[in-house]
Amino acid sequence: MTYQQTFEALADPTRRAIFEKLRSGPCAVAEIAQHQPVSRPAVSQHLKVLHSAGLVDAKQVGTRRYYSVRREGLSELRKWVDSFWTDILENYASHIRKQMEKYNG
Amino acid sequence: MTYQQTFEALADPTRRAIFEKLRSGPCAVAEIAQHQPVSRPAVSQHLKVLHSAGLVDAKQVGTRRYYSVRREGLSELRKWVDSFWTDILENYASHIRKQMEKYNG
DNA sequence: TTTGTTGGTAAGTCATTACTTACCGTAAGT
DNA sequence: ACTTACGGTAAGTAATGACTTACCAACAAA
Repeated sequence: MTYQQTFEALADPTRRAIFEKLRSGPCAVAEIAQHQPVSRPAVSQHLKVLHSAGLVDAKQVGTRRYYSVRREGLSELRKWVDSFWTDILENYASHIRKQMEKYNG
Repeated sequence: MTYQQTFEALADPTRRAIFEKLRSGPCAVAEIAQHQPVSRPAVSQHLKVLHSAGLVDAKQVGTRRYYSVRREGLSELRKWVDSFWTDILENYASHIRKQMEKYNG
């Protein structure tokens, strides 16, 4: 459940499509696979990757497994991007400041 | 400059390390390479990927090329994560609502 | 003009990975 | 008990990609 796993998980187009599908709510494997151009086992493998990255959770109901987005996983990614964003704004500001000093004394 | 390219770019650990290095400000290629366990050409290749993903910009000064984080690129990623996050919270809220209705009438 | 520094590109190699089919376990319906 | 639906795992393959060394172009200093 590191940033590494998060980005690797979301880097694959099929996997991100699956993740996007779960955006609208929990879904069983067979139904997810219906909307994808790959076989069901491939979808299972992708879900495994998403799961070990902490991005999805599964709930067994009968023979079905309902996968859903795991909020904590998404939150981690959000934190990384936000802290990066803050840093960049900060550094950009200080860069401008230096430029100003250069010309104003 | 699609989400695809963004995630692919950030999925590689070396490439993300380079990107993180640029978090603190612009930097020339040779200096970036010094802090990485790979060769300078490898760093060049990574920078090319980051650039075509719209995540970094370059500014030539003499023989040196100073790379820096491109705010718009980061902003795009931030938008994606935020919209996803909003959707998930929304879905979670409506799920709770349904649970309530189930028990309260 | 030559020499050194910086950095992008080319070509080749090795490892990773996304996919397939085949298979098996488990739960539900008849 | 038998059959059908669901879904995870195994094994093999083909493609992608991250790395290396060798090379070349551009600018700077001597």
